[in-house]
Amino acid sequence: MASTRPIRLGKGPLSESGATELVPMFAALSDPIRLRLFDLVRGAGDTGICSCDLAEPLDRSQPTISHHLKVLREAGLVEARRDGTWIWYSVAPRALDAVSRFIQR
Amino acid sequence: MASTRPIRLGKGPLSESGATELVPMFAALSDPIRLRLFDLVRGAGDTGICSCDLAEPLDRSQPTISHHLKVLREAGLVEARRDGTWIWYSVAPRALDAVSRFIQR
DNA sequence: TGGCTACTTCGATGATCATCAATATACATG
DNA sequence: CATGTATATTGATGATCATCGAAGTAGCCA
Repeated sequence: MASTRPIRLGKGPLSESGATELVPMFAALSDPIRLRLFDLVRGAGDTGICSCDLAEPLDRSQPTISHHLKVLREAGLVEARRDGTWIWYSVAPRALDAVSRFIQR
Repeated sequence: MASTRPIRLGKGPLSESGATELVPMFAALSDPIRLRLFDLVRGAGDTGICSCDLAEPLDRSQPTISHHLKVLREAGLVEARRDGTWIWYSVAPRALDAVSRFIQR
């Protein structure tokens, strides 16, 4: 049986759209490799960092890094910019805004 | 081959301890049910909310809710307080501090 | 065009996860 | 103690995921 104690709802339930934006973002950061990956990209600043500089420090194969970068991209956390043969990754402009709003909710 | 462009590291790599604290937290929030679950618990304030009031709005079985609450508890996001037969869940004191620090890094 | 390099996609595999039904535990009450 | 209620754990199953090697794509240069 449900409790009879009245439930005080602070701000109403999380909106559907808010959740669908947040879940992929949290999922993207919930893998240790991706978390370090994002942190490396963020540490590189506006210049960005080349994918080829990421595989070695994370001790994963190049396809694996590529896969994780795709997840981060699709979550809206990082951006890719092609420069000839290389692709430079940098943090998306308002990458963590949704997370920030969720925390301060 | 790795790029020859110098890499500017902003704040150094994410510490091992920081990552091991963050990953379970992000993982806990990366499931749509758990995200709404956490939001419901947070909305209930200091009083907390009874587990029995959570299964119905989330349309999941009681064992499933119990499982998810355990994940949230082990991530340090929520706390459980027993009151007789019932168990009241509330947000852990400094639940999202680690996430907050990570964002402002 | 041909070869080289950076990166992505494909296919397969072992691991983890979400879910539920069944069962177990904890507490209250009679 | 016996029964009922609230919650947790177990066991099983289908789904998703991380990973790698192999193969494919895209851009540069001679």
